[in-house]
Amino acid sequence: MINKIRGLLTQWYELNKRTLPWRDSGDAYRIWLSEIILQQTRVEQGTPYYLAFTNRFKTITELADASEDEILKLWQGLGYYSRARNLHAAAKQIKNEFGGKFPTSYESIIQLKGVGPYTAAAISSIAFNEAKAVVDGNVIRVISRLFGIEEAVNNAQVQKQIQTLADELLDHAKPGMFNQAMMEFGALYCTPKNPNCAECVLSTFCIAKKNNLVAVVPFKEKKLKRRSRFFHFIVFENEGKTFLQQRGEKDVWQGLFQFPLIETESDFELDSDMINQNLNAEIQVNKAVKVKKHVLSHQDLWGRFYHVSGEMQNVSNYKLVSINELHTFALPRLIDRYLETEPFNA
DNA sequence: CATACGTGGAC
DNA sequence: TGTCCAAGTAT
Repeated sequence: MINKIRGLLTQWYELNKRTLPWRDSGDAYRIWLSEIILQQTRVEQGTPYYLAFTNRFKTITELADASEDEILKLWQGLGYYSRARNLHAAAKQIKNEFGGKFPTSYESIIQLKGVGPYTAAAISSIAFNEAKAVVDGNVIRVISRLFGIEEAVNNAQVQKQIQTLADELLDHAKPGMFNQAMMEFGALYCTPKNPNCAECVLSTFCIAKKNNLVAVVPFKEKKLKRRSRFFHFIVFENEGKTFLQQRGEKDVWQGLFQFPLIETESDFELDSDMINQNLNAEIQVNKAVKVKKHVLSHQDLWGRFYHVSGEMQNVSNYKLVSINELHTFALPRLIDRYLETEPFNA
């Protein structure tokens, strides 16, 4: 039965696999880069970033020698920015600790910054043919449906059970191919919503299908409560210049640049006096714009932008920059959204 | 082990 | 409009 499933999946993959820039390259650098970019990220969203990185950095050493600013700039808009910092740190690890040569075993690969069990299994199997089964969101979905696992998949015991099943299912002769087949199948056919059971080559083996539970498997326990936050960005504009500040080490968008920010607990529009008091500056609000909320898994972020004029020379902790060079900074997506429709469109 | 970390697309 | 969640990792 396991053999039959393995064969059908392999056959399906050869017929249905997408052509992707990093696929079948056999190049550990490119596979690693693609895996980092694709963490919690869809192929369509990540591909342009993959192409930009490989175009700019032909080798890991070039990546290691780049500035963090340049790497963050290339990463801008992709989210989970610690991935970019870890990517840079890992490139330096490879250059300095592995002689510039990509480590070749699971145990050494997982030492790299930003590389956990999933990514180490993916790289070692795809680039080096090591028999390590990957378990990502796709694999969890395919296996839990195939074997009819009704318990919560975020339970540690159940996760261990799924890892064991993935190990048993893995084709030890072609682990890289098989891992990609599992993920591709989960991404294209055994999808979270409206899976293509009608054309599924495994449907006769699928226990969730047999029990009419495909729609509710995999089951996840509890959902996170979301916190609402209200960000008021002060957009000072005078003679082609504006102020930016850099965010701190904690919280969202760490280290990225933004317009001077006042955060409030509830949703209301600030007036000139409140802004002057907070920024210790004399400014006047010309226009306020509310931007659609930004939804995170654990937070709802709302943005208000206040276009202001006046005197801000004495404001400390802010950097006066030319509006033309604004886009050389890594800006949170919320601000990009404002810039798309507002004044700084030169 | 629970929580934080971004963004965009689908329904 | 709200909710889910996607090739996860670090702390």
